Parts: sequence; C-alpha cells; structure tokens
Amino acid sequence: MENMLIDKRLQDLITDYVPKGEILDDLVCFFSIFSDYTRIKMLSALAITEMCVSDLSKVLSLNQTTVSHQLRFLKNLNAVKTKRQGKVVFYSLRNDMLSDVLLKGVEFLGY
Amino acid sequence: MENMLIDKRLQDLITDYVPKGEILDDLVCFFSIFSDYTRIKMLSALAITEMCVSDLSKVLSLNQTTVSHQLRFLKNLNAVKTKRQGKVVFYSLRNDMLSDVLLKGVEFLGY
DNA sequence: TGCAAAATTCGATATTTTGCGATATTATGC
DNA sequence: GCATAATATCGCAAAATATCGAATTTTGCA
Repeated sequence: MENMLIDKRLQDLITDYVPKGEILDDLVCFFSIFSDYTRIKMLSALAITEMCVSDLSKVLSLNQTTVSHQLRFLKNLNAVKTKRQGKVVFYSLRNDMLSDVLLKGVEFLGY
Repeated sequence: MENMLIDKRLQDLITDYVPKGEILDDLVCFFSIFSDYTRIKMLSALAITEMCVSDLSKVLSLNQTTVSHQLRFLKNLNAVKTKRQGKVVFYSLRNDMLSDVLLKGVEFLGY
C-alpha cells in the first residue's frame, strides 16, 4: 500500500470502519427494501395501516401476484409481519424505523 | 373500489400519502445509493475522509474502473462532490445526512 | 367433503445493474 | 510536443431483479 496519498493511520481507520461480511450483506439487503418503486409504495401504504394482499393490490393498482411476491421479499428481510384472520392475511410494518428511514430520504431530497 | 376491507377514508389517505411521480422516482434513486456492496463501502470510506479515485480503489481493493463508474453514479445522484487538484480528483460526501442514513440502517439491524 | 376465496409459488420473459477490459481524456513535467 | 500518471468513458457479458400469467396451496364454511 505504498504511494497512496492518505497515510497509514487513515487507511487503518477506513479498513476498520468500512462494513464487511455479514453486516455489509445485511445493509445492502436493508436498503434494497427501499430501492424499488413497488416496495416504496407498499411500505408507505403499510405505514398508514395494516392491510391484506388484495386490498394492497387494489389501492395501489398493482398486480396481485406482484404484491404477494414483494411481500414475501419484505417478509424475508423482516420488514413486515403477518397476522392471519380466517382466509385473509394482514401485513403490517415490523418496525417504525422503516418509516423513519423513508422520511430521512424525503428530508434529504428536500421535499 | 368495492369489496375492500379498508374503508374509503383510509383508501383516500393512502392514495394521498403514497409517493408518486417525481418524488417516488427520487426516493428510489436515493435509496439505490445504498443498495450495492461497492457503493456502501465507498460511502463509508468517504464518510471518514475525502479521497482520490486511486486511493479509494486501493484501500477497498476494487478495480479502478469500477470505482470510477460508481463514483459517476454517485455524482449523478448528488451524493458526492469533487475537487480537482492537478491530475488528482478528490471525492467527498455531499452531505452528512448520507452517513446518518447509513447509521439508521445499522441501528435498524441492531448492530 | 367439497367448493370458493385468498394467497403463494412457479416459470418464462424482459429489464436493469454491475464489473471490467479496452480506450480516451486530462493534466503535469521535462 | 511527448511520455507518464490519474481519471473517465465506452461497450459488452454476466448476474440480478421485476413482472405477470398459470398452477398450486391454504383456509373457512356450507
């Protein structure tokens, strides 16, 4: 690591600070939650109220299989939780931090 | 919109609240910043200190063209800014909110 | 038990994203 | 001007993602 502009101390700091391994994996997954049109819509809707698959698909005008698919994705990442009532499965946000993060984005963009 | 479980008032609320158009586009772009291994590494490094392309590529063990490519991506989204000094171009984070968002992710994940 | 509603999974296709080699551009010093 | 170092751009192949129709599964109830 010779002929670099930054000194060894900084290099070590960076090497230490930059996420790697599982943490890095998890971070990428976490933020990929928000990096898709459909999912942002779904999460925003769920931030208001829990909902079943078909309501979600109707309110947001999305194909029902698409909604189901993305809900599974969100479930796998622990972003949403489910509650079954008879034939209907209700989805809701696992955690308020999710809407916080969304709002952080809105804030950054200056809306 | 008949035969839905949620009532009209909630439907309207959701329709109103769910981001659409340009805001939605911008949000997706914003969060896509963080949804890639290489970019998270680069942003974390830049959160510590401004750096030139080749230092970045050396410290993170990434191909120079890859780093350059992702920096352009980040520049387009206004995530980083540049400062030229002779042959060398220094990159730095445009805004502290970026590291805030990253830390929000770490917090959510419970690390 | 058997049917209908709701949700999930599967499979094919289309689109996007990423990394990287080859190549171009920019700036410096001689 | 020319060689060299640092960056940037181009173009493509590989990988990842999203969407959606069709088929399947789950559940409740008559």
